[in-house]
Amino acid sequence: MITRKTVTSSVVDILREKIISHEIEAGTPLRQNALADELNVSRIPVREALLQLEAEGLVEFAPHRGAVATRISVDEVNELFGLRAILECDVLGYALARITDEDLEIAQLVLKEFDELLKPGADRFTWGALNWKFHRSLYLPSGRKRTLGLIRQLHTNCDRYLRIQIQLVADFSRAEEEHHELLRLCWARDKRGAKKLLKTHILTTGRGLIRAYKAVA
Amino acid sequence: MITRKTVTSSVVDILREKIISHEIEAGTPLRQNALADELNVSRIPVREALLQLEAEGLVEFAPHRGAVATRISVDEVNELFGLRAILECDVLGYALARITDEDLEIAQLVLKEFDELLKPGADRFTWGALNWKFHRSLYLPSGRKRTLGLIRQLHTNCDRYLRIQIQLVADFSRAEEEHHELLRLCWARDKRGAKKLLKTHILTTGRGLIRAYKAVA
DNA sequence: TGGTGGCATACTGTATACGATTTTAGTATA
DNA sequence: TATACTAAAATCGTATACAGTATGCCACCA
Repeated sequence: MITRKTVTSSVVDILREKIISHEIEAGTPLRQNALADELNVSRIPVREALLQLEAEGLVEFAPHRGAVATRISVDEVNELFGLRAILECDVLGYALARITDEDLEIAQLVLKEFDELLKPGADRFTWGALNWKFHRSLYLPSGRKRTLGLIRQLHTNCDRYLRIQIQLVADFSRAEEEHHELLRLCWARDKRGAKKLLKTHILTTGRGLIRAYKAVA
Repeated sequence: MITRKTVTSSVVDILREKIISHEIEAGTPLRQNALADELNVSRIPVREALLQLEAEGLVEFAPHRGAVATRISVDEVNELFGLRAILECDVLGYALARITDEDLEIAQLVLKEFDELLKPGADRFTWGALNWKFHRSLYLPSGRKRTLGLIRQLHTNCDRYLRIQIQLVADFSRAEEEHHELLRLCWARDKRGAKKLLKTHILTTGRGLIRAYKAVA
């Protein structure tokens, strides 16, 4: 199966990465012409990409004034992690009722990839993507497409702010330990225990992030 | 304040209404040329409108194959109402901690508009919009923008299926009674009671809808 | 000096045009 | 009859071109 990529979808990926990585800073106006020239495409796919990113919450449009990379307040980061905690715990409950050993083995494999990141010299910037991959592997058996879609968006938004904190290796390996513990509870099908751990896992990460965020800004 | 409407935003509104009202049926391919001709605009704003509706979950794009009005399964309707119950109860909790008497009076006014709908001959199709207006008025004081955005989308999607059931006046007036009761609990700042009622209110509506949905399809 | 009006500029929004891909219909072949 | 292939039509994706709107500057006036 070859995947036909449209120009628009490529532009979406490129711009998303630039925003998440802070190469494009929050508050920056995104000039359609400039982006189009830079990427050697016309303005149309750029516009369409910006529309999609607006839906993802990464940019905001103002009529006739163009798009701007959103600037998120501490309150909003807090809200994002709160939403994650609620939705992910909920969906995990449904997933655990159906999760198979094969599903869990897949999650285990993702965790192995994760461990690689702890080694020195690893590319820390893939952390967010891998984190999502792991969480998703646990939620997927729930079959709740809509919920997964929402959670995915929340992760994307959180990633932007995780990048600030990503050097805090202490927090980083704590999260990793919690992932292992979470997976263990899932193997045991301990719904209550897993949901409880997941909740504190997310909220603790959120609080750590906000602390780091305040220290920088 | 005059509101400058772009063509695209008008097209979004028109198409959304057509999909919610089932004038455009689920599964229908949305031909860009046909829509552009019908609305006397070019294909560009139509495309951009479809992209926004995709973000709202009303249509789905397939590369080089165009957009299709999404067809939602019973499971998905169930999921939508489940999400609403969780998110709305959560946000109501935050809102009640800050809600002022003025806020509550606004909600009361919306309920008055609502009562008009129960009279014979009223336009039942505004039910969904008014329902959202009421719920939102209670959640707004929470200040949780992101959550409100998500809930808004969920309402839009639920509305599509409410339209099927909308003739069931029994359920309709039950919801209305529950709204009054909910508002009373909010006046009393009874957080626990309000959240509990809200949860059953949403889930009961969802179940009634699914029953009606199955009866039709 | 401070404020108002108008013009130039930059940028967005939309239309039109073109090229690429998918779908469809028809034909040939097993 | 069913299947494989081909060509044409339909439709989408993207580029280019034009129109409309916002913004900033400067002259002019109180």
